[in-house]
Amino acid sequence: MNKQVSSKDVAKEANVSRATVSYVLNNVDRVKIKPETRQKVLQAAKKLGYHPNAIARAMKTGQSMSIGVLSNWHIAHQRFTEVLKGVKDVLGRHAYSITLCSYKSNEQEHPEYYQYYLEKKIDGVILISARETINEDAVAVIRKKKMPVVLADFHYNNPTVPCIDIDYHHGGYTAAKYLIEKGHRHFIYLGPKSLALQERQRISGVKKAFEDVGLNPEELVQISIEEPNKQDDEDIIDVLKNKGNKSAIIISNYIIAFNTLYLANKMGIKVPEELAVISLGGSDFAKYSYPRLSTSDLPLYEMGCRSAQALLDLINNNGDSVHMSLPCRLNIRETC
Amino acid sequence: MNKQVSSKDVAKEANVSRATVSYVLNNVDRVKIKPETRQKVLQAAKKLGYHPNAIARAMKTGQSMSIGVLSNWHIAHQRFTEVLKGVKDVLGRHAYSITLCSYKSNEQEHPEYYQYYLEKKIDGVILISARETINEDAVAVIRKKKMPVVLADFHYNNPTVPCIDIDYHHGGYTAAKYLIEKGHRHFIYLGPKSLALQERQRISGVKKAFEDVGLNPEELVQISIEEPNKQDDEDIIDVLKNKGNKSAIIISNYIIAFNTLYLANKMGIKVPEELAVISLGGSDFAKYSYPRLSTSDLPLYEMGCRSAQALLDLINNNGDSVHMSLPCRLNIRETC
DNA sequence: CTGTTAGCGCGTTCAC
DNA sequence: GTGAACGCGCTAACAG
Repeated sequence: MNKQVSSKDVAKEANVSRATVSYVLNNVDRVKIKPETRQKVLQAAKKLGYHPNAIARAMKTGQSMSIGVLSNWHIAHQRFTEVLKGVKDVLGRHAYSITLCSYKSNEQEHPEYYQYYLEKKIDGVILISARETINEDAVAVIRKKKMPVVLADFHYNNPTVPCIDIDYHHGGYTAAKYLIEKGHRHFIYLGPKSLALQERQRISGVKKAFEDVGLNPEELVQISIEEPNKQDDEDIIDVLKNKGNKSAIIISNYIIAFNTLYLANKMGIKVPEELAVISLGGSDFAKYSYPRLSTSDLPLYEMGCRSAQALLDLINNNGDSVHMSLPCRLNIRETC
Repeated sequence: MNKQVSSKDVAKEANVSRATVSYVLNNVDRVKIKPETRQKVLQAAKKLGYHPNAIARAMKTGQSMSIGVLSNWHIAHQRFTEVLKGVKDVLGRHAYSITLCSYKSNEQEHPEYYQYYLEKKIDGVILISARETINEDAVAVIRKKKMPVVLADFHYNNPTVPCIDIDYHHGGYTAAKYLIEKGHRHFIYLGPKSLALQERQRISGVKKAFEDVGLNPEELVQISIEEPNKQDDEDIIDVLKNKGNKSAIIISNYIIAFNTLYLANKMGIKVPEELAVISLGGSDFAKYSYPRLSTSDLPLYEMGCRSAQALLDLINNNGDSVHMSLPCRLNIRETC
């Protein structure tokens, strides 16, 4: 391999000790260095193309300047990558790099990220998930070793673990409120069968909007279909056929929403004239559906930024463990 | 912090030397160890929860077991993340982790990944891009330090640099051939204004299909519009209005294709009856457009897998520098 | 045949 | 401003 220029080489070139090189290059102001000596070192470093060896530094300092990010979403899923983007933008500004981890466990039954932590490759972890709460194994592992960790898109009622969440209640509320203001009075709520916490929060938000204007929350017709990825078209067709006096449909995610739009097109149901549609959860492709899908967008990028910041604070012992719930943003296009 | 269990602790617990611990735990068969001693060490390690410090190991071995991945696509773009997924799947099987890099340069004008190579000792880099060829600065940097690198989705005619590419010619050819077999004879090719290499290859593939059945390649009507993200609807509307006797349209990417479908819906043009549509470049959302978009899918995941394998081979000096072009896969849905 | 001693690599930091 | 020791896993050389 190429021999790496080390501080020893720089020291020799500048006729000083390695210690001096370190002090100069790290701007340690606790130690006074004569300006000319400083110059000599700087020049020697530049001349030789010196780069500190981050591995050696990590060994000494115990900080690898690297953060693990993992999720139970698959790595190419937008739900994950949008958050990742936020994380990267913030971490990048603080000279931290990102190591991708997975939930996969090895023979010793440690999740991969935990393995990384134990082997000192990473200074902390951001867990990105959704649907339901974090599993208790992961929590146990985290607490046992006091691994710095931030939960993103999790509901976890432990004040000692920082947790950046999405305000799904707010998302449901604003979407419903918008439709109500548009004059709608009879709604369908279409979501997946499994009533995860985020689903329940969205529905409570919708009902809150009803109450605010004196509508009876009990009148919200809730319809559940299979999980987005194995949904049965027949179920949605039934919903559309039997919509009765309902003039608006609130759909809990964009996959179901796109499919609903597709089927409405096929059945000749005019959106939004005959049926207004809104999706609680956006997508880059909302602007390409026909008609363009109105959505309540999840603050994924921001969640990533906040999570990264919270983790940095945690690592540096700045402030208390953060718990926050980020609001959604209405993005009205053509379907309502 | 928690004090890390080191091999010293294990050695003490098992009443052996640190060297013995290392030999046992790494299964060094050059050195014979008595089975009972081996057991003692193994048990001590387990009891103390010992994990080797990867940083110290990296320092000694010069291998960080970490690969840098970077792209000029933004980090949440499907075009990037699908490849990343393939890379991760393969690298994970070989105990390598992934460090995310960006093209961003620091004060010393080194691209971040190069910085990582010099400082964090990543063992190699996978450059993921597209559109045009790699810029020469990046190449110069790579060659100067003999940094192991694989180019994914690049055209680069240097046999010493491994390069995993997509056969865009093949993508255009198979799509056109399919349409021809369906009876179409008059085509429009709709693509972005900038005639990047991949565009030219696609078009040549389409023309090849024409030639194969005795159609005159010159009859292909090529229409260019603005870049996908700032496209002008008017341009596409013009294309649709003036399609004349053309019965099929080949579109170079899904963004333009979705928008074309949207506008066709709006204009009351029936797809595929009045106009067959196919996109050279797929998307997860193709199955949600109305009608469901037929695509020629890019082998992104496979490209990631192959790139990772090529890089591992390069690092381990296995075989020659790879150059390959991966075929596209037709995914016929409803638009043709 | 089995296992130990010793020193390396490299940036940091204490004591002088 | 310097010398020296440290952190920790690896391995060549050596001892019992």
